[in-house]
Amino acid sequence: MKKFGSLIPRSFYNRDPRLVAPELLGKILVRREGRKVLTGRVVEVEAYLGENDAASHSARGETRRNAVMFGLPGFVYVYFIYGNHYCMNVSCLPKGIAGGILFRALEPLEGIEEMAMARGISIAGPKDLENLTSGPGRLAEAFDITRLRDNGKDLTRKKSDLFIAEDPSKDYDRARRILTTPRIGITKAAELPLRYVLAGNAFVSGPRIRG
DNA sequence: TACATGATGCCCT
DNA sequence: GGGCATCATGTAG
Repeated sequence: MKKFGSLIPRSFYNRDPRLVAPELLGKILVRREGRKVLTGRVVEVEAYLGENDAASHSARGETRRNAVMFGLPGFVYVYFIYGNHYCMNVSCLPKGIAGGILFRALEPLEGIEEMAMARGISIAGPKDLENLTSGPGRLAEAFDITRLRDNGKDLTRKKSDLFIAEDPSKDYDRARRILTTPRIGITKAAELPLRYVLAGNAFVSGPRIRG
C-alpha cells in the first residue's frame, strides 16, 4: 500500500495563501533521509500574507532572510526563532508577490522512531506521540529541518529530499473538517482568522479543539 | 557596531 | 499559567 500519493504541483501554491492553507490540510509532508522516509499528515497551518499583514516577515519588503517568500511558489522558507527553533513555511503566489504558509503541526505517520530520536525523546505513551510533531519548532526538529539544509528548497520535485504529496487514504480526506482560528504567538494582526486546523485531530498544537 | 525583538518550547509552580 | 533560554535578523546610531 502506498504511503503517499502524487506530488503537489507548483500551480497549487500559485494562489492566495488563504486559499492554499486550508487545502494543504490532509496533505503529506515527505522527508527522505537516505534509505529512510519520514512522513506526516499536515493537520495545522497558518497563512501569512504580504504587505497588508503586519505579522508576516514579508510585511516590510524583501530582505535576504525573507527572499524565498518573494520568489516562485512552492519553495521552502525556513527561519530561526527565539534562539532555539526552526520554523518551516512554503511560499505562495507568483514571483515578486510575497506570501506563505507556516506548518504548525503534523500527524506523524512513518519514521516515528527516527523522529523521536531527532527530538531527543522516547515514545512511552500516546501523549508522547501527540507531542512529537505538534508545534512548528517540534515538527522542524523531528524532520531535521534547518535553514542551512532546507531554506530555498523546491517542494515540488520528487527527487528532492523534502516534498509534499497527496494523501492516498481517501476516507480520511472525506471525513476531514476544517476549523479557522486566530494565529498563535503573534502580537501584530493577531485578530485575523488565518490559522487552519483539522477539527478534533489530536496532533493539533495548543489547547484541544473539539470537533 | 550595538541593541531590541520574536510565526517557541520547556520546565517550574 | 508564567518565566526564560538563546541568537539571527533588522534597524538605528
